[in-house]
Amino acid sequence: MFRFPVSLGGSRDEARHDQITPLDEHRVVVDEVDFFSEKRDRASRESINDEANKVHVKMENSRVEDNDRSRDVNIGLNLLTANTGSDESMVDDGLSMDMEDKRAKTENAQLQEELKKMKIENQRLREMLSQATNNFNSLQMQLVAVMRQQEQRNSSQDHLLATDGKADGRKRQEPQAMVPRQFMDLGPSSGAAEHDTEVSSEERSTMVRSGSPPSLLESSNPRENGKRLLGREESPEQSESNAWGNPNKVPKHNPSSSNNNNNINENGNGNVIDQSAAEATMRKARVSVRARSEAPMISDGCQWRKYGQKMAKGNPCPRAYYRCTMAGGCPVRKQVQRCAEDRSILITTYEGNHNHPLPPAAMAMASTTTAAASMLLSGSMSSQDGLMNPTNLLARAILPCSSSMATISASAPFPTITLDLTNSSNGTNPNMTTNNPLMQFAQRPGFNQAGLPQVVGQALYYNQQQSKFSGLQLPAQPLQIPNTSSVAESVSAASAAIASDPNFAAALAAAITSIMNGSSHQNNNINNNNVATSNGDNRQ
DNA sequence: CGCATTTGACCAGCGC
DNA sequence: GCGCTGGTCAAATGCG
Repeated sequence: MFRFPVSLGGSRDEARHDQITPLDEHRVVVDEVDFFSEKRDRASRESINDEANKVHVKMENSRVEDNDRSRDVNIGLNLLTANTGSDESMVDDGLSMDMEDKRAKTENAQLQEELKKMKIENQRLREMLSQATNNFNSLQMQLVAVMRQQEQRNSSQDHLLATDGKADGRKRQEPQAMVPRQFMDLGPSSGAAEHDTEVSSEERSTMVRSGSPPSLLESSNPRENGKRLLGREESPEQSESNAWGNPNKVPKHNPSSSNNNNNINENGNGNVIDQSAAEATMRKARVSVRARSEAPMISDGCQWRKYGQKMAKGNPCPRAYYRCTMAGGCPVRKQVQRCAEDRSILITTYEGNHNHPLPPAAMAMASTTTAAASMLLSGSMSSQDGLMNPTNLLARAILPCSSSMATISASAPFPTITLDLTNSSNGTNPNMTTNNPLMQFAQRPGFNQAGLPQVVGQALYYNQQQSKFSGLQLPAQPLQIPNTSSVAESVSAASAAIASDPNFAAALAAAITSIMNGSSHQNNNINNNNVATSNGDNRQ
């Protein structure tokens, strides 16, 4: 759907596939390759058969063979174009149209039709793969939750025993590392390879920086956001969304409704029920980012189109509605609104998952929101209290070193996680604004604030790789961030990183990594003064 | 002229 | 049933 043009003319498709390079090979579905080889074989056979019969057809097929030979030279040629009039005129110019010509053209048209069918089938398979991947991720998150609980028990036991400190540290380190990995797994779909605890630096770099296939980012249809959204969005774009997710309409804000009897009767399987509920939750899940910004809207690497603005009750500042326009039918939307209490705070709420490839900067953001939604999903799957519990997996997983900035709200119409990067509301620690590097970044004028969640995700991931991460696979300009325990130095290094690297996300990730590395032995207590446990006050 | 933004209207959910 | 509210649509408008 995104990697190859389904509806383009045959000649272009032919050219694309004939043009496959080693770099592109991983993007080509085997079926497609087989199809074309079969097609070529067919053409060859046809050539042989026709050769014995008609001279005319031989001429035409020989043209195909010539094209085959010249395939590697010039792929821009109009090969096997659809039955256009120009082709006819080229082939038949000055010649009488006999039956064999007609038959050959018919054959050609059939091949074109077959090609289209194959591509549609291929697309369908990809969608199925996306769903399977999403289910896999959900199960992963459940596993993380279980492991997390187990780790908690072990930690408490270890604490009581008060035995060897180093051994204790090791025991704690492993599960902590687990969570961030799972977190990042939700982004790139390299998926299976990431099960290994030993992942090479290059692989990690690819995982973080490469655009993730659309299959995973949009693996769960986020557009089942209640009846209303679907009711109003049966527009073309919605129909596109439906193509990659079955729009089973679910009642708005009705967690129990997903566990309705329909599912039970249909399958009689509790797991299926959970999954259904999870999917519904997933589609409703929102990720809200609070950050200081003077700009009217943050730039997060995606292209947005404003489609509405409303005055929200209780807030003099209007709320703007944006939808992603990087691809037709992308269901991702976001709301931007300034905080009523502090208008310097910009609240950006993301909803949905992208159904298209993203640039690296946007990809990281999308993976973060997807991960957050998945974790909300995980919480809802394991327990109804999962969403309500401020100490649940989500906050722990997203911010293992700082639960301060994650707020999980379950009483809102949609399960929402709020990443509070402002620190303005609590003010219990005035020094935090200057000591917290994230706050520093957030307060930088004009900085890409939407990058913060992705940075959180990346930083988490990097943090657990700290022993291997000194190289930090950054694009273009490798950043040498000193691994220091001094927060001040880290902030300084981070500022330098931002100034020197245009890729803000990567630079900030590097900076935070250095901070985390430096603070990891401080028992992850940099930001623990702002534990947000609101139930419902998510400013929606 | 095409695209993005603005803005009033419309619709659906929810509470009373 | 009615009003309020959030969210979206779509025509009008602005801009490059």
